[in-house]
Formats: sequence, C-alpha cells, structure tokens
Amino acid sequence: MLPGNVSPVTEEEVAGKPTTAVAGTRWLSQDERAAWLANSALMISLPAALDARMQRESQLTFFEYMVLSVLSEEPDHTMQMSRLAARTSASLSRLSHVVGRLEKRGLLARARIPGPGRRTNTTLTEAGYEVVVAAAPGHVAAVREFLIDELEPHELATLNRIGTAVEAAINRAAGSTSVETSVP
Amino acid sequence: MLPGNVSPVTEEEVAGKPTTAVAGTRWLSQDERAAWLANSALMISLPAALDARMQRESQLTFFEYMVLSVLSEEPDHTMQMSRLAARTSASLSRLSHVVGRLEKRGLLARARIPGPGRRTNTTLTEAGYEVVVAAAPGHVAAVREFLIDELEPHELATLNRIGTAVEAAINRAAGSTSVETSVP
DNA sequence: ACGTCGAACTTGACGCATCAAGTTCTACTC
DNA sequence: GAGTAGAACTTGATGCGTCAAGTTCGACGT
Repeated sequence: MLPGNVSPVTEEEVAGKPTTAVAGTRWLSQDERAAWLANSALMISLPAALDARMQRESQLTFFEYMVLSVLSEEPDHTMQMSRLAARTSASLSRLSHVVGRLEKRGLLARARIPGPGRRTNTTLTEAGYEVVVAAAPGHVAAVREFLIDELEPHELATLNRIGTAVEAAINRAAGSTSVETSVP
Repeated sequence: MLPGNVSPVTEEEVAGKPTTAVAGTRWLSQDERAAWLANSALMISLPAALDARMQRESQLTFFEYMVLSVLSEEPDHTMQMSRLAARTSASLSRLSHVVGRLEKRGLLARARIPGPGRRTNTTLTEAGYEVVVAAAPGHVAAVREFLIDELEPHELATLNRIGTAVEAAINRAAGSTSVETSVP
C-alpha cells in the first residue's frame, strides 16, 4: 500500500467531492486518491519484482528481455532501431545503450541499412534466440503469478483499456514524438 | 503500444485458449497478452512521464516527492525510516540513500529515536514542507492529466482492485518482508 | 556475562537510465 | 551548389537504484 502522495495537506481540506479548489487546484477525491495509491504501488513494485526475478533466472533485465523478445517475433529476427524503440516504449538513446551491451554479449548484431538515410538494423544471433527461448517460460510464469492470474476476465479487459488510454494521454502531452507505432 | 514480450515464438503456436502447453508452459491467450502489453506500456511510460515532469517543475523525483508528501501528511511531519519505507513501497536501502540526499539539500532531518532498538526518525524541515506544498499542484495535475481524468469511475475502482491484488501477490511471493503496512 | 540472533538501518561498488551534445546521413532552399 | 534543417542514431557525464556487506542496537538463551 502507498500513502497520500497527492496533497501536502491533511484530510480536512480535501473534503469529499472530486472538484473544488482551495487555491486553484483540483485535488483528488477519496476514490481517486485510493486508485492512485494502488496504481503507484503497482507501478513501483511490479517492474521491480519482474526485474529481480528475470535477473536471477536469466541474467536479463525486464527491458532487455523485451528487446530480445520483440526481435524474436519478427520473421527474420530483425528490426530497425527506431521501430524497436517505439515498440518497447523506450527512447532511442536508451535502446542504443542496451543494444550495445547485448551486442557485446553476442546476443544480437547491428548493421547499417544500405538505402537512403542513416538507418540501422538489429538482428538476433543464434545465441540470442536461444537465450530468449530459455527465458520465456520463467517470464510468462512471473507475469501470471504477479498479475494475470490475480485478475478476473473483466478486470483484464479494463486493464487493457486503461493502459491504452494512459499511453495515449502521455503521447498527446509529449507533443507526439512522431515515431511509428502501428504494426504494418 | 508494446509488443509481444511474452513468448519467443510466433502466433501459430499460441492458439486461442489461455491454456495448453507446448513444453509445459501456460502461454498467454490473446486477451491476456493484450492486457499485459497495455500494462507494460503503462508501467514503463507513466513513471517516466511523471518523473520527467516533476524533475522539470520541481527538481524532485517522483519518488522524492512521495517521501516528502508522506511526511507532510503526518501531524508532526515525522516518521520512522522503516515505516516510511513500507509506505512508499521502497527498500530500506533505497530510502536511506534518498533521505540522505534530501537531508543534504536541507529538506528533512534525521534523528535517532531514544527508546530501545536502533530506530531513526525522519522529519520535514520548514524548507522541505514549502517544497512539497509548491510541488503538489503540479503533481496532482500530472496525475490527473495522464491517468485519473482519462478513466471512468468504474475503471478507477477496478484499477484500485488490481493494484491491491498485485501488491498482495508480490508480497506473497517475496516470502513476506514482514514490514508494517497498515495505518494505526 | 557472554555469545548469538535478528531487526533497523548505513555504506560502497557497480550498473543502468537520462540528458545533452555530437555524428552521419538525406532533402530542401535560395 | 552551399547552406540549413532534420531524421536517425551514438556517445559521455551524471545520478539514482540495487545488491551485498557492514554497523549498531536489544533480546534471548545458557
């Protein structure tokens, strides 16, 4: 459980309604606050739990696994950097660092794309593919244990909706980074 | 949107049912997979977006804000380290580092608790309180913009349920860290 | 009374993420 | 055709988080 990381004042000022503003701010209502706290705990604890387990079982970060996994699902185990970045919700910079490390470990390889522009392809190596395949069952098990198997079907559906909506709201606020997101 | 960070194989092997196992693993069904992908995006993007904004507007991390905020809601602006750690879903180690930094910045102070055992209290300073108060409106606005205002009431309720359930599942798996979590 | 255990921290080393800046291309402009 | 804009990365410095150890205390056994 998380606390009231919401307003620096004590209960009394917040009252019941989701509206009102003491000094121009719409504070959170009781329900909103509770939902936000629960979500904070989820946001903080879930990635940490998954990271810890993947690290133990496969010497991979949650994010590294995502990268390898996305590549493994392409027919040719290959994807362009910027596209891979969009697919993993990561900045190009972050991806570049991670790919650099994974390349050093021999799990994937980079290659300039001949055409116009400065584009780079990333491809899984044999070793890389074997690592993902080996790590997958543990990953899925963890996802089930911590999240999926805890939820009812309608909760799953709602979670899907929420994730999508939030992602949209963030991209909207970011002024749209204008990267490919849809599957061709 | 996020990709299939789930199974290293292509669609065909996963089929429709949430069950079945090619090699002993219960892979994710279409719906489960979709929900998981949406949740991944949420897990990754939301903290990042909040962190970035708080950093820009208040020179505070999302987590630093949480710490200060929790303290600000205590009547005496004081809380014991281990309790504060539980309230913020953080390890004692992480909290210790963060509190150290915030102390250096003059936003809070530590003091040994006289009684038995090795306990430490953390207290907001005047400056610290002013910082939270100043940062709060921006924080709430961001939370609303990215999450709360995007959701219908029933979605809020479900999110609450999900967060609680996940937190419970993780704590269960962790063999119970045995720290206080309930409010007295 | 002495030693051991465990709880409650603290500290240091190391790794990963972020941000700002640099590079390498094409394309467009005047 | 030189210059500028801009997309697609890459790189380096800095800072936060994690993990493993270390410290400091009381309690409990013998």
